[in-house]
Amino acid sequence: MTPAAIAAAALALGDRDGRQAMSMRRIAADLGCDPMAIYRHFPNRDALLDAVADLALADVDDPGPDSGWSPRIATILTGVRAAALRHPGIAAHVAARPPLGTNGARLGAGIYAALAAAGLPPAGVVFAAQALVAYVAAALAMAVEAGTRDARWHEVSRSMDGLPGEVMPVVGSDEQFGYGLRLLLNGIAVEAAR
Amino acid sequence: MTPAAIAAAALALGDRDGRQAMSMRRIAADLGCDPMAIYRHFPNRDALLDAVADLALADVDDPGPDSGWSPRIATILTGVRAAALRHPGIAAHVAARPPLGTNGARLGAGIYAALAAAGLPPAGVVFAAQALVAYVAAALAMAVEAGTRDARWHEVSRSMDGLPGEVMPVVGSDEQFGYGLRLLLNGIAVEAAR
DNA sequence: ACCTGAACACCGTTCAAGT
DNA sequence: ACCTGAACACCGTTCAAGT
Repeated sequence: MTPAAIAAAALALGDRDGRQAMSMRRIAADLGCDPMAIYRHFPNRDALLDAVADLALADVDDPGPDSGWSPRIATILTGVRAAALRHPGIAAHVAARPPLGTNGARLGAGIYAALAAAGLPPAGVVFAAQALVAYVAAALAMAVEAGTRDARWHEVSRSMDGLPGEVMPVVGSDEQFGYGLRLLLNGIAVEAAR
Repeated sequence: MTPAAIAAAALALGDRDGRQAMSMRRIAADLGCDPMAIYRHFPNRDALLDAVADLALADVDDPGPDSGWSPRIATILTGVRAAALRHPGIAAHVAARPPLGTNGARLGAGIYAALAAAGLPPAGVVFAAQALVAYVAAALAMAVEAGTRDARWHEVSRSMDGLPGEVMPVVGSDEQFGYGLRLLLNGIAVEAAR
């Protein structure tokens, strides 16, 4: 029983039974051990979920510098969102707490490098990276709760006199995600050109 | 005992005792009533917190169309963030579930109008508005948990060979928020000009 | 019919008691 | 010294029992 084995079992459990299965008690029951046994390998629940989240990002690819800074960022962040959504047990945690373990740091390094390649100064790299991560986190949270939130947004749209009319806002959709990401990448290009 | 009175009392309680005071049991204790009494006015906890969140946005101002679309959006969203941070009990809920009550709809209408004035087509207005709301939500969540997350980000920065070096990323700061908002507004301007 | 509060089905984590 | 599981201090919500 190692930290990695616990995290892998928890990830599989979450894939099977969803996010409400990710309690210390249910993970322990799945492992066939006492809940307290987990605390010998992780200081608390958040630390365990951080490890599970980082595991979920293992197969996200960084295309590297050859693909150009903007497609590189788009590929990484689209990959993070897709990977999180492939693992329903941990997606909400990825959204609430961007993983900064081994894989998170690897992908973060790719984003930093791409932003530097775009021409941003060091402070801009840090700010832009955090803005990108913030946006992905929120878009992911919306995708996780999609359906629930649709109705509320729909009402707001309807309350706007005349404006979008028949436009159906699909909160958390792939299209919605891509649009916002493009806005940020456009904005970064403007910032870098100054 | 009306829904509005319950929401106002809960907001005041949260201002005083923080977010962990926002449980049905503690709100009821503060009101001097049985926890179940609240359920006669709200179907569940989320509905109550939605009402509290909307109350917290009551004094956020929409400068209206005369100020130009970009400053108008910046003023509204900066105001939403500031208002949420002024109410520590409910800020996390605003971040997790953008309020779409009376005040949320009023401010949402301002954003929609501003985006239409910028020249976006109806579908673009809806997408851009959701991207803006997503960004504010995530930036707000980071501000709420500021301090906790700083250390992790700092480590990531340090792990990037050579890059930012002495740049200290302050997660959730006003400056960080403003930078990301500017990226989005820049991106919207690019999109509208197409 | 209305309303209360006991009870249900959980939590994360502490800590004392056992080995 | 190590490890377990009972216990603590909570949750949101249901529901039966009282008025």
